[in-house]
Amino acid sequence: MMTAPANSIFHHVADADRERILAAAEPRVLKAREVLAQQGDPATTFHVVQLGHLKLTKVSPDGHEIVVRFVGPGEPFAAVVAVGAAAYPVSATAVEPTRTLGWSREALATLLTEFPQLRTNIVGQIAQHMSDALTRVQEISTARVEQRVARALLRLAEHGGQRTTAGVEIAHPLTRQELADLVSTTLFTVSRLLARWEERGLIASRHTHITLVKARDLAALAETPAEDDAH
Amino acid sequence: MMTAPANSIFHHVADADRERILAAAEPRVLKAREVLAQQGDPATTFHVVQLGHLKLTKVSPDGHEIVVRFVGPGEPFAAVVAVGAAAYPVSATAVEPTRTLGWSREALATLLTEFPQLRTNIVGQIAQHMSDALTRVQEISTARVEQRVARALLRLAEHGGQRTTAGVEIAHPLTRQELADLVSTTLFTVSRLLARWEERGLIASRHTHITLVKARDLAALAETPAEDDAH
DNA sequence: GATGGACATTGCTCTGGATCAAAGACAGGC
DNA sequence: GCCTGTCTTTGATCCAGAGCAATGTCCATC
Repeated sequence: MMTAPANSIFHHVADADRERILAAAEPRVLKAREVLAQQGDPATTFHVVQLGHLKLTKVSPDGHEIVVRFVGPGEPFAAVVAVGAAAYPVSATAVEPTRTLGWSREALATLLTEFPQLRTNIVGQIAQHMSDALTRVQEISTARVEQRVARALLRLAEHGGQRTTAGVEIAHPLTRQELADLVSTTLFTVSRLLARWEERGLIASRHTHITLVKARDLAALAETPAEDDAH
Repeated sequence: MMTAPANSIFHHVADADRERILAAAEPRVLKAREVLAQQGDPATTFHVVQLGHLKLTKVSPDGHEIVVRFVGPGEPFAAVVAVGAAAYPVSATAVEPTRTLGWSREALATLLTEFPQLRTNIVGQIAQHMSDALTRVQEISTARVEQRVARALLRLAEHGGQRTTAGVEIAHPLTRQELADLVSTTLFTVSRLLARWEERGLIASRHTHITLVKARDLAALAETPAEDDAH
């Protein structure tokens, strides 16, 4: 028997109970680029990713898009369904072939009553995301683009990144544009930064895949308030 | 009997129950500038403002401060205590003489069991704040400073602003610096914008008090993606 | 193994707003 | 009613990074 980690919705839920919960779900398969839920639509279903990754985005009335975060295996999407939200606050799109499990609002309500710990965990997730969002506001306001990109890469790598011989590879495809939308900058600026870092051997990238080679040096960049350049 | 509004923690709580809940609180009086809670400190107490206003701030390791929001009469602070957070995620400072009610973590836990609707309301608040924070990221990333300042003023005015003969006055003292920290810009830029708007008669300001005179025109500015200037 | 669409690069230009400096105005405590 | 600390204004300078344009590369698929 294995205990679920503290950030899992199954933290402190007995294996047998977890099985019962999982058994009640509707599986679903998404192709890359397929949309699971649209921001503003009635929030009918709570989801957990089994395999692959979702990208959560939010668009403003004037069409600007930001990336909220990526959701990987074992992680929930639309936790707000558990607290009665009427509409999805963000859109969810598969960035690669993805399998999810879904629970209707009603099915979830039943499970929450039966397994109070599940509610505690989901509410904890929401609180965590609120805190994360504030941290992000903090960063956008005070850190320079270079630092923000470096931090984003480090976070993505920690978030389920694959150790390879070259370093740590980010677990899902990631375009320059998406990375830009994640740290509030432009595709161009990201492209230039990554090119420079690749030259210096800090990272390696092939098409939409990025590997952190010298995470240490990147972490140093992430902290440096301003600096050099040289030759 | 009066029903509490949907965004109140007493929404759908019977008057008698509300009285019982309020009776269990510890009142506290704060002078202007007094600190109620410090970011990072153990989150021991859940608070509701009775009178006056708190300013919630978050400082980064390198000392940059952002204003998260202002909390006025009837509104809670440290809702995360209800979901078990260990530390306050932000600091709370009185911006004017303020009276609050406080419940210890344990007292709150008891009340939450007895009045489940209270938990529902508090959790709803947290979800709302998460959504607000995302909207803010959105805005910082896509709207220009002028629009952000205009929107912030409109929101602050709606948030308990006083109708006066001149217009709508923001309910609490507000420095240029605080407004800047609220929309991620500098004191200087805010000062210049307000000076221009005051000249045009959109707002009136005396020391730390701001009145929106032509909210309509301000709302127009808040939407305009870019534009004019003229003579 | 060619074709179309998605993704990436790189040079050039321009500007919103940050930064710095210096001085003025207000309010509340003594 | 003065004095000290807090808040505000205004001018001058500068630059990180946005915006644009043009071109190159990858890869899925048929």
